[in-house]
Amino acid sequence: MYALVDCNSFYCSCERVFNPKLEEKPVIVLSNNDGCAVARTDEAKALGIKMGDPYFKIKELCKKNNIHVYSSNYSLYGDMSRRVMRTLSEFSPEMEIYSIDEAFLSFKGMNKDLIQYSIEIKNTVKKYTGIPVSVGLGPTKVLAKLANNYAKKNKKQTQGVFQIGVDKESDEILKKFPVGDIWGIGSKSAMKLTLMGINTAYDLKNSNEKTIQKILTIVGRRIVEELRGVSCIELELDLSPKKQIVSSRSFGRPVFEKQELQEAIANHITTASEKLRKQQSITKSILIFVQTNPYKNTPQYHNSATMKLMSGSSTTNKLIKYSFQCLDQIFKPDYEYKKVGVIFMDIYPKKNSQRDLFSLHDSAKDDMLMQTLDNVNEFQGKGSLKFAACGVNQFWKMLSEMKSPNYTTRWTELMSIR
DNA sequence: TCTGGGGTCCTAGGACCC
DNA sequence: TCTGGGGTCCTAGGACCC
Repeated sequence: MYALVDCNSFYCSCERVFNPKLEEKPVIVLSNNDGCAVARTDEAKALGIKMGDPYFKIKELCKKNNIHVYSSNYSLYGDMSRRVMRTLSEFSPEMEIYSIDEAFLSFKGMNKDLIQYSIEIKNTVKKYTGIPVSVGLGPTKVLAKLANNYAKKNKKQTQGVFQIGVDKESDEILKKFPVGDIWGIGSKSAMKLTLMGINTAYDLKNSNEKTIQKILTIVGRRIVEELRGVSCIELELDLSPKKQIVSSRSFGRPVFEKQELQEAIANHITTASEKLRKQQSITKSILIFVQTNPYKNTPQYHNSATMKLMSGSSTTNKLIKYSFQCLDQIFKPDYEYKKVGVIFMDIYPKKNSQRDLFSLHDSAKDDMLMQTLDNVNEFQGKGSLKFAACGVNQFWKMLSEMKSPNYTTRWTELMSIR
């Protein structure tokens, strides 16, 4: 048996923990650059705010209804996530952290009343962290996800905990569950299935698995089996290193100059290489991309350039240098740029990496420099020490005009209580 | 004015090997 | 008439997730 524990309106709930006035009020949190609504409380959903609604389109609606609007505060959400996960880990020896606000727990071999246990989990997380969660129970991950979805949508009846199995009673739930809401069935697959007359989870469970495999590949077939209670998707317990690392951002204002793009790219390389070193990897291929604003009626341009590195590297200054060479290949003047980013694509463990004849690999000196840099920034705060290429003004930076304090990660922003 | 960011997995087809 | 069989690796593109 699996449980899927999912935090309710996670980002909004984090804001509520430190600002209880928001309780029972409509709250939304915006994506980076104050772009779209990415988290909404039930009250905000009831007022018609949709997932991904661009903020400028709903601004009036928010004002009129006193919706509390926040820019995203990732250091807060990341820290709260760690607290939730740490709490959850005490309830099962096997846990997969699936996303910032979700985890699968395995209850294999546990001889317990699992519903009762799940209620205990829910209450403990709330008590320890202030975050409300819902729990879905099922014999497979797909069913646990489905049960969780049901629990969330029917909070009143379920109290946020729901179990689903393969019995007749569960089938009644599946009959009302839209096929497109199943974990792993996206909009494209949902469309194909609907055309075949498969509209609900129940329909999919009872369709021919070989036919489904032909249309939705092995991925779709696994979902069919999982709906039937046959577990095909395992818990992923090992913290495997990332195979790809991306850093990108939209600009807060139009950018035309190459030097500004360079500055932004240098910052992205800095972020991405920090992640790379943290997991003790090197990259053998970097990609940088630039693009104009596709929503704006201006001349459009987007392009990317890749560079292969024979021996790989995780040294920020080297990677900055290479990224500038990539930019030189694709930069065109007079375009209004909206976004740039870097992707590290061929990632390998640093240990035992192949060295090359011409000594282009990272030297012991490089490694020591990076180690020192990381130590200083760990101790003094992110960005305390950086390469000059990253610039100091960063006037192209993203908008974040309604951000709450970093309540839990900065001494200066600690809450004071009178 | 104004529309996010970061990931994974699967498949088909090409190129290559013996 | 008729031209093998078995395999790997890589890449681009598609689909999905939160």
